[in-house]
Amino acid sequence: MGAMDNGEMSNPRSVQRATAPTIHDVAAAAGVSPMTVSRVLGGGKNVRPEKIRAVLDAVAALGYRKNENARSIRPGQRTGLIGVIITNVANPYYAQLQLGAEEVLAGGGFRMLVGNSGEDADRERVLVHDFVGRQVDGLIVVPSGTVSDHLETERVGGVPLVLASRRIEGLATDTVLIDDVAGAFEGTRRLLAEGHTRIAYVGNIKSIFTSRRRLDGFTRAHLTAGLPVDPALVRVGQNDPDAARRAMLELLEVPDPPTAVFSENNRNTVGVVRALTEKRVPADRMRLMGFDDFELSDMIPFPLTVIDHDARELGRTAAQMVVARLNGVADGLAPQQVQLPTTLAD
Amino acid sequence: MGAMDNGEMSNPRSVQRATAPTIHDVAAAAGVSPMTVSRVLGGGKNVRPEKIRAVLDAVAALGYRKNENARSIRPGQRTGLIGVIITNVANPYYAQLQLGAEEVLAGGGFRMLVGNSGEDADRERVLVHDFVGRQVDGLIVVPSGTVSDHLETERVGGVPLVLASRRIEGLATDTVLIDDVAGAFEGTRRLLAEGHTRIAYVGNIKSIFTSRRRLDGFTRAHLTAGLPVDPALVRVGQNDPDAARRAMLELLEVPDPPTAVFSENNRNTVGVVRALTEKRVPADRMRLMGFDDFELSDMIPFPLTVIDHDARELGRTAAQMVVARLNGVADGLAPQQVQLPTTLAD
DNA sequence: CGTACCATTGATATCGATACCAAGAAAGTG
DNA sequence: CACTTTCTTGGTATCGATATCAATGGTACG
Repeated sequence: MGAMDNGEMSNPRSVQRATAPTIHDVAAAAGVSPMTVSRVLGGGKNVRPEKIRAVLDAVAALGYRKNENARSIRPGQRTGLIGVIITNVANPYYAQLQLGAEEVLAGGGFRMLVGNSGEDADRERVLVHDFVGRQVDGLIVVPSGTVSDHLETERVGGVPLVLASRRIEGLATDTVLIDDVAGAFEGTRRLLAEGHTRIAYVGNIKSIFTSRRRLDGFTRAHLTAGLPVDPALVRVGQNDPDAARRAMLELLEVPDPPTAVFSENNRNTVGVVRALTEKRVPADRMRLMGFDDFELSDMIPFPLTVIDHDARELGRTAAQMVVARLNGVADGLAPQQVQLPTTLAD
Repeated sequence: MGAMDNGEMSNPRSVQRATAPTIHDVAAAAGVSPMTVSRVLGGGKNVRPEKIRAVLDAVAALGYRKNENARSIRPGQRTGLIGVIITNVANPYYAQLQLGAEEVLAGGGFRMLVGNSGEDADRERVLVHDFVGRQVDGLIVVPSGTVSDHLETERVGGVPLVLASRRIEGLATDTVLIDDVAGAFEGTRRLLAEGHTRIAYVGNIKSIFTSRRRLDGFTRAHLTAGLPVDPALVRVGQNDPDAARRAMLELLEVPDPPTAVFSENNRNTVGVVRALTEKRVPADRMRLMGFDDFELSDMIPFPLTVIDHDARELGRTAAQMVVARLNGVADGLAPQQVQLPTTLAD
């Protein structure tokens, strides 16, 4: 809008984007064939030193960069790309997972294509499809649901797949999990050992793999202790602090209210703490046990023990499993199932 | 080592990985030419309905997926990849930035190649080089230092580049920043208005763009109020909670100690709080002001005000700027400089 | 019914890089 | 010095997909 700037428009060259130099341009500049350039950049075996220098000079002069996509279409050539699909990067837990995977992958010369599924199975399907179309060498997925057909197909397509944090029943593929059941069992057992008999549970719906397992550990600990789980004290379906906060507010109104709360993940723990603070519940009236550690958990003005685990290690392990399949180290091995331990931290 | 498993070795087919079907396989299965398949998958204009159906059936039957890398080597074809280079995903602030970028990019059909520079300029250089070699359509970078030569070159190479969170002096390219100076100024002014005259500063080294700017705002607020900044109260060089904790412990031993602390980012705020808790400083004896909000900041047992800003919006904006350049919307426009506002939150 | 026009289809060339092969140069052997 | 061996080098074909063009087939209109 306003006045046209004719001065700029009259010089199309200023807008024209120079096309990137190709191997042919380098060859021409160095006075050799493209094949020789390819050899030099591929290690320089069986090439005269003077030609090597001429090629490298030409590369530097032109600012040449190999087109990785063109290279990778030749059969047998890898892209060096690993697709990583996470349900939610904003959750520090998954950010750590991503970081751990990056650590290992970058060390092996791989790059990450990262996608956020947002717990949406359709979106996950689209991402997997797209990533495979981009010829990723491997996939690390935190599956968002129990549907696995798109992952099955991919596995048949031959791309090594590692599931992280959650398993899909009936899908035989490498998997790294946190030992949710044992962690929740130990945490709950601690509360029971302290004498609590009315322990509330606040967590996500059972269709989420980890949530189901944690509730399972919670329940088993009660069974082992010969105590019933009061359904009135179990609230599932929350995955953000605010929903958890409301669930906890309701729990405070239950007749014969709980003396302790087991929260199934850090989102829920935060919500529980907010509710307790809001209602000014005295610190010595509510004992907390939360799955997942989180920053400043030691600042919480309530007796809180967290069931800690190493998300970064989870990412590292998942990446190592993919790389192992790619290097043929795991050739012929059945799908691996790894469970990482948890620790109780006061 | 060990016994050879001859049974498995004798059947190479069981190990052989089926090569992915190509457009030729689909064409053969559908009884048409590869060109017709390409047309169908490209929108299906000017193709007989029956052939469209035949092609789509063949695609479904073979589980065919277009090879995006092969497609993108044709001149003028985009890869749909955007390179995102972050200094540290484990920092929730940058995780949010990544999430915001993803939101916008996924909506535009782009995928993200994500790299972690770890505040290392060399690693950043490698990542940029690699990403450009993978033919990314655009780059979003949180620069780790003040060196810009690798970014300059890339800009000339024609790939749209957006800097996020930090600027590089002398590099004319699209940039989105938080208004650090104004934020730090306002925060400090608030402390001064409350009557504090000895305010400590805990933050990272001045070579980090944002750190420099925040210290600048802190200093300007003092100047405006006609008060000096006591060098003994300024501690720079910390970027993790533990270093900040130690810095704060030292500050508590200074003669005529501070009555308030300005912490330059959430890492430092956490460290400061830890030191205060450790030394059992009474809540009413130390006023806190911290740049960056963080989860549970309202649970801190000290009067804390945070200088809040929207990292996710930062990521969204950066992505929108890249997309604008790619769509030609920003053609001919000078490099944009956007500053996002901060708010004080008690 | 003939000509002009458009829809439909495939053959060919090309993108950038590399595997393979063959030709020529250099070096080693008797 | 003749001959074999090894080293260098470039030509050609190919990876998977698509732009271009030419050759069909069909339809419309006078």
